[in-house]
Amino acid sequence: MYFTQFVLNYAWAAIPNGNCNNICMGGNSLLNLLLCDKGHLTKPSNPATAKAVTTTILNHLDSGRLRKAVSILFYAPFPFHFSLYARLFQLCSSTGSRAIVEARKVESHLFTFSPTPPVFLVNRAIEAFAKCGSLGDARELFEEMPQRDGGSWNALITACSQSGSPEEAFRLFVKMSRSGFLPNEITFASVLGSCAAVLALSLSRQVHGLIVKYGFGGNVVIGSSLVDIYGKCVIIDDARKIFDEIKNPNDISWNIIVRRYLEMGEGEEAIVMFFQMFKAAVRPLKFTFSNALVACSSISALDEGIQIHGVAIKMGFDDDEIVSSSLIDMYAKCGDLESASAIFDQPNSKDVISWTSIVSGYAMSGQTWKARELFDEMPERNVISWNAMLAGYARYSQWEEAVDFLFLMRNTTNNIDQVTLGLILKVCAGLLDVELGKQVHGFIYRHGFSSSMFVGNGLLHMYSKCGKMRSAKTVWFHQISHWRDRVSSNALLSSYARRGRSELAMTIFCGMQW
DNA sequence: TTAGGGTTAG
Repeated sequence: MYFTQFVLNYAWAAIPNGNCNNICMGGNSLLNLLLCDKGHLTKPSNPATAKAVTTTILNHLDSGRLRKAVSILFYAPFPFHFSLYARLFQLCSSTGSRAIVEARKVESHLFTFSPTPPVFLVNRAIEAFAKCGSLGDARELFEEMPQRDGGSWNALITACSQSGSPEEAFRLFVKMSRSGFLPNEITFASVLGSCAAVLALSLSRQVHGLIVKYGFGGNVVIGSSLVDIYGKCVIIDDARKIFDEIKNPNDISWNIIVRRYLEMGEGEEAIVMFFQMFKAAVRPLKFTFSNALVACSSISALDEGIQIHGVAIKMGFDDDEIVSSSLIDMYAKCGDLESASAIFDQPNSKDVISWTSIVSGYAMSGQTWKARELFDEMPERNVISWNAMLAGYARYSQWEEAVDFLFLMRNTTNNIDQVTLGLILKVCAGLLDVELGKQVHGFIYRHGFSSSMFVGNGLLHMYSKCGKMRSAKTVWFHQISHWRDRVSSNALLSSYARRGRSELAMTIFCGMQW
């Protein structure tokens, strides 16, 4: 006993910095080899010892000392109850832990003293490895399993789905069926997660058929996943139909449908669904509040925004950082700057996002002097804050202020993006300064911003406004030939129309997609 | 036991 303990301690101490990756891996680890030779020592000489060690481990776990608990288990030269291993696997992968080293130690100890552990416990190990971010360990363990059950397949499919390997999840799903295991709710939920990750609509439809065939259509998680996928694939009517078929949609289901309507640009429907949620007596999540408020901003629905604000106060959501930022932005975008400022002035409401919302609110409502006052007071700024101020000058054609601001920006920050460049082009167009515009074009080309739609449209607008139709056509036919939206078409069309080139304007007009 | 959504500002 003492000899084994000594050997173990010695072996462990020989690994620098506690790096046990090698010692803990697989059935041929150094630890396993050492312990296999001491087979007669694999039972505690005194049952009371095992009980005492288990109690010590549990005490450490209760106090949140996972590493210490695993360390004690690892050094103990006898097996423990399977439920302890299960708990340890779960804790190794719980939020905040992600303790891959500890998970490997637990696995090593388990296999050393129980060479054929129950399948459910190996499944837990696979899940733990995957949640710790090591899909390789999970895959290896799965491959080495002499026996598997449906849970083993589910564990690996989920592991692939959550580790960003959707294709592998699909392959395993097919292989699982061929191996004679029937998929259950868990399998379908994971496969649907993979479908959503790659927007695999055709595959989703096939999986949907199987879900109906196997009778899992009424499952709230699966129903919500289907709503999510169809919504993400821009088939909102199907998404809504499936949502309506869910018997008791929960907070997540409602959040998905509100979010999908918002993303589709159907702000009104998003708000309607938000209020319907209360009729169904489901408590919204803070994200659902935020989504509903963004929906109000998108369609300037101030009255509904005020109602949502009231509900947020009543339910205690107004203290939440994201909800209060969304409220400030909603009021600012709906033009009620007084209410936006009132929330902004409350303690703990002033982060860079709410600062930017309030600056943008004043800037875009024409009160650029007030916006600038606030901008100058900002304790912290980022590229979005700078753009918000510049966008205000550009919207109200304050070209001199815009140029001064650009000089200040150049001297203060190196952080610019495609929105900044689009706005600078707008300033060039406003000043009819095509030479400056060309310099900006060169910068865009050199720094790889050419593929941005915002920048492309900015170039088109700048050249058109400055009367350089040949350059505008070059942008139209080369730079933005793969995508053209209504903004691009409008830029060229209005320019041709202004110059009396009605036949060219008509060509653009007829080519527009309505 | 295992499964789904989300993150506010230009």
